[in-house]
Amino acid sequence: MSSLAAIAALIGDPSRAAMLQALLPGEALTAGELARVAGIGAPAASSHLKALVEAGLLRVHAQGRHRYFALGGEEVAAALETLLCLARPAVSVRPPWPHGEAFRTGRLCWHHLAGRLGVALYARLTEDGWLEPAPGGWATTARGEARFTELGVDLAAARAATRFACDCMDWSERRPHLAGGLGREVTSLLLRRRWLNRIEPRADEALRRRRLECTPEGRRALESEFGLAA
Amino acid sequence: MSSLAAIAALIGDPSRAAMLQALLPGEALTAGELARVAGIGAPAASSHLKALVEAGLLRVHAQGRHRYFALGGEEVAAALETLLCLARPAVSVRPPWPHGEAFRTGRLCWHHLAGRLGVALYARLTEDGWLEPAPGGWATTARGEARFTELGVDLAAARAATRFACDCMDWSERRPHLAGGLGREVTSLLLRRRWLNRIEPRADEALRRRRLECTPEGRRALESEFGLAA
DNA sequence: GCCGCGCTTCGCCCAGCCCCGAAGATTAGG
DNA sequence: CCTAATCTTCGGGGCTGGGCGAAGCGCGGC
Repeated sequence: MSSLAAIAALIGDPSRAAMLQALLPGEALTAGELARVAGIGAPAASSHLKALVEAGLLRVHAQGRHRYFALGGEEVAAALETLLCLARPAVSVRPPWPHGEAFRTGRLCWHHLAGRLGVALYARLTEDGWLEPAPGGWATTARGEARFTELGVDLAAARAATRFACDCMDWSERRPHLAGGLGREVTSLLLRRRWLNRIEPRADEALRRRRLECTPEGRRALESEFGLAA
Repeated sequence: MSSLAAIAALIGDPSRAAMLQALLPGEALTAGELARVAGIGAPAASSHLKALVEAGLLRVHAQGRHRYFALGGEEVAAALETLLCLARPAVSVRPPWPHGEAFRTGRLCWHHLAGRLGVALYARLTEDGWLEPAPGGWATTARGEARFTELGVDLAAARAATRFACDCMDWSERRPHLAGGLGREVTSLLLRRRWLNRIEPRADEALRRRRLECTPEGRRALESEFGLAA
């Protein structure tokens, strides 16, 4: 069996194609959400997702009782887009964010930063050489060690946590943000310096999560310290 | 039904995938030859070919009692190559035919040069100031215009194509090579000048893709004209 | 005109796989 | 500990569609 046929057949099923298209923006979705997107039941979705992961088309990130699925890499997205060039324009998007925009900018997840700010900060730290992969998560590079200390992050407290630095899938952005002791300490610093402020939830907001807001000085600081265009 | 799924399902059948791979070099084959490539009977082949033509993946040219089939266009070749990039190192199976190394040196993709020679040439042209980025692909620089003309590349013919110069992902090298009208014309020149020669497929790989070989004078010419250490 | 060849259409068979329902595993929350 | 939620595996049903043989159509050659 040609590998070309094997890969194309995986994409060629309507249910799996719907899932892949829903993941094309790069955000991760849970198995249940993908089942709903494809219009099938949970068992069928589970079977499809297993096959896609085994073929390398998807990556899976288990967290709690959820399993988040994302595209396996840039080549996968490229292949899907190239295939779509052959197809007629058909639009299929994942359902709009049902909880309003308010929580997407910034919020607390456990004790660390989540939302757009969280995933953006995570991207900067991992791509600009503050962190490097380590067993079970991340470790600081020499440069990161110096920069965190300079900023006033309590690395000793961070290392006292059960996990120093690891990924946490972001609820609204569907990309990972920084968790673990380091995530907690960095967020603690951002709040202590008033770069971020908590906003008390309104009465009509069922969700009890606290939103976070970037202050003007925080915007400047995040720009200069992390290279974040907030 | 998603059009992504429809297209991928067409490529996803083993028989159709074998036919498409056999047509990747850009030359046309008859229905009977394609049936033999796929290892199926004439009726089944006819049915497959009809579906591929209706979807625009193939073009057909009737001549006498033969019907010649060829890929529908450059986008089709590009999509197939990109899909092949996802092929995993499934080393569990022995290579049914020498796909591995034999085709990596040089081969035809649609009508342009692929393989090590293709990506090396692409690198030289884009890095040495022959080409510059343009909307939808590449344009010649003033220097490139002069050099191509001096070499004998038919730039007018290249500009008559639907796309002048664009990227095509190389499935064996995992880097882009030059496609579009310019890719075709440059390759045409290399063959015309006998800098590259086609190698007829052996009997046991009948109708598979054609390899390309660099002649001794071609090696010298590619070195002096393009700076290619072949 | 007649046959040979290439290709297509038609009718049928059957394997693959896509889906669901039921039951089990794992986790979060009270 | 108990319940609810999420996801998995397992078993069985239904249907798409890929394959072949037989027959039909069109072209080229004797």
